[in-house]
Amino acid sequence: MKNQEIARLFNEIADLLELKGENPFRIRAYRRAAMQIEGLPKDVSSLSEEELIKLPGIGQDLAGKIKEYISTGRLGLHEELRKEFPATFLTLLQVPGLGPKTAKLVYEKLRIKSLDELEEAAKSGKLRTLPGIREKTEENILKGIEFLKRGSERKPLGRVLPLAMDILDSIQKKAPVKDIAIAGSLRRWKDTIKDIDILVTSTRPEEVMKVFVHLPHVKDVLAKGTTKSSVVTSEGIQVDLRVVEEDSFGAALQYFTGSKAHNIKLREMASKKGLKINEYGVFRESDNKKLGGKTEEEVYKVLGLPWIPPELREDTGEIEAALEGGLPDIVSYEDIKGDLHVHTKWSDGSHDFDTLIKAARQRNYLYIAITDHSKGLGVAKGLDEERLLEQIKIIDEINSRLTGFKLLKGVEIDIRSDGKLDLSEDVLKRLDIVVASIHSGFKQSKEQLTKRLLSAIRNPCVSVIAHPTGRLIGERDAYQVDMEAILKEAKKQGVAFEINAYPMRLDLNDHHAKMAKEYGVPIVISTDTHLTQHFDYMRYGVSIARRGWLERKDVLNCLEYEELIRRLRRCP
DNA sequence: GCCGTTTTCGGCCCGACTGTTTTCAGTCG
Repeated sequence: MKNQEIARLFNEIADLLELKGENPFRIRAYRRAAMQIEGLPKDVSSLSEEELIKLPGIGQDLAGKIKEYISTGRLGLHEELRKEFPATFLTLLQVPGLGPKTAKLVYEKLRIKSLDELEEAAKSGKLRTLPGIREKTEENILKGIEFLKRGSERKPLGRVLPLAMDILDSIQKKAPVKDIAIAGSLRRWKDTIKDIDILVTSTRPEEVMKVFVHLPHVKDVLAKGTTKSSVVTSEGIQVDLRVVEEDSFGAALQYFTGSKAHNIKLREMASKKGLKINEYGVFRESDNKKLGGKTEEEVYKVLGLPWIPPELREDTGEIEAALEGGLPDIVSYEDIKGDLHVHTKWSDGSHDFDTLIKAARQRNYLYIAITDHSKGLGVAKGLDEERLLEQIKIIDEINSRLTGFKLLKGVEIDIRSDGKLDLSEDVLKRLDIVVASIHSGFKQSKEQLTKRLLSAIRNPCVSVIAHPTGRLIGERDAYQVDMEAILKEAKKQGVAFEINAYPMRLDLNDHHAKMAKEYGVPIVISTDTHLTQHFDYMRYGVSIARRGWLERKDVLNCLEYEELIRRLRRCP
C-alpha cells in the first residue's frame, strides 16, 4: 500500500513550496491531500483516476500526480523541488519555533543547510547578524535544537494520558478554575500524542497561568500570556493551557479538540452560511451577534449538525456522514462484555485463574478467554499439547462451578516462520478460541510475512489473528504486510482480527480497523493481559475501534457468551 | 491546487504569543 509514501511525498512538497514562499493555498492543498490519502481506508493504487478525483481535496492535477507516482515510482515535481535545496535542509523545519521564512533566510544569507551548522551559527552569535533575529531568537533556536535532539517524537497515548490526568488534577486543586477538560489529540484518543492541550474556565485567568507555569511537572516555560501558556514537562512533553470564559467553553473545547482539518471544514461551512466560528463562539457575520458557544452541541447545531464524537473528528468523512444523518453509533467501553486475550501463570502471565476471574467480574465482564502462549515461545513458558490438555481439563472444572461467568478455553498460538501453527489440530479442536500471532522473524520480506499470515488465516482452526503488524510504538515499526490481502482472506474464511489494546501496541491501528470494517472482517478488542491491571487497557483498544468507526455489531466481544461462541470460527 | 444553491474565477479558518519592532511578521495550533 503506497498511501503513506504518497502522503509523505505530498507533505514534503508542501514543505518545499513553503520554503519557496509559494501560494499558501496551494501548499494547503498538498497538505490536505496528504491527510486525505493517509486516512484512506483502502489502497490508493486500487483507485482509478476518476475515483481519485471524487475524493475531497483531490482534483485533476493531484490525481495525476498520484497516478504518476504509482506507475513510475517517482514524482517529477518532488524531484524538481528537491534539487533546489540540500537534502539535509528539510530537518531545519522540524526545529520548534523555526519556520520556513527563517529557514530560508539562514540558508540564503549564511548558507546553513543542516542542524549542526545551525547550532554552530547560533552558538557563535552569527544568527543575530540577520534581520529580525536577535539574541532571544538565537536562544530559542538553540532550545528548539536541544528539544529535537532529545527526541521530540510522538509519545504513546498510554504514557501521556496518565500524565495529563495528573496535571489536570494539580491545576484543579491549586488554581481558581471552574470547568476543566482535556482537548486536542488526546481527547480524540490518537494513538500517539505530541502535546497535551488543557482547557479551563476561570474569572481570574492570570492567577491560573501563574499556577500553571509553576507546577512541579514544568521544566521549561515556552510562552506565558494572559489566556494561553505553553510549558514543557520534565518528560519532554509540551502542555498548552488555555483559559476562556464560561460562556465560550463549548466553542473553545470544540476548537481545541480539532482536528485542524475537521475545524477548517466546519469554518468553511460556517462562512458559506454567513457565520463565523472561533474559540469564543459562533457569530453571525452581518451583525456579529453570538449564536452559541456555551456547549459543543450548540456549535454543531448552528451548522445543522449533530454533535460528533471527538474520535471521529479527522475530516475523513464524518462531517458528510453527519449531514446525511449517517454517523456511526460507535462502540463504547460499556458495550464490552469480556476480554479474549489473557495470559496466566501457566505461561508468562502473573496470576492464577481465580485472580483473573475476580478481576474480570469486577469489571462487569461475562467471560474471558484464557490464551496462554504455545510451545514455540519457549521464553514465555509456552504450553505444549500435554500441558494445554491439562489446562483444558481444569478450565472445564472451573466452568462447571461458575455461574454468570465463563472461561473460554483458548491459546495464543505461534505462527511459525513457514506459516504453520505449532500445536496439533487434535488439541486445537478442543478449544473455544485459537488466537494466532507472529512472535519471530519480523524481518522477513513483505511477501513472506503476508504469505505466513495468509496461511494462518486459511488454517481452519484459527479464530482470531492477533496484533497483526507487530508494531511497538516508539520501539519497533510495524512489519510490512499486505493488509488488503490478509483482510480479504479473513473475510472469506470468517476469521476475526484483534485490536490489541496494550498501549504500546494498539495494533490494529485506527486506519486498519476502518479498513477491516470496510472488508466486513469481525473485530475483537483484547488487552493481552499479563497482570490484572492490564484489563484496564481495554479503553485504549476501544478508542482505536471508535476512531475506526466501529459499531457494537462489528465487535465480537460485545456479544453475550452463547452468541460469541456461535460466531467464533473453530475447527470443523 | 481545489472548488462552486452567491462563483469555472476568485475566493480559500482564525486568533494568541513572541520578538523585534513602533505597527507587525513569523510561528503555532
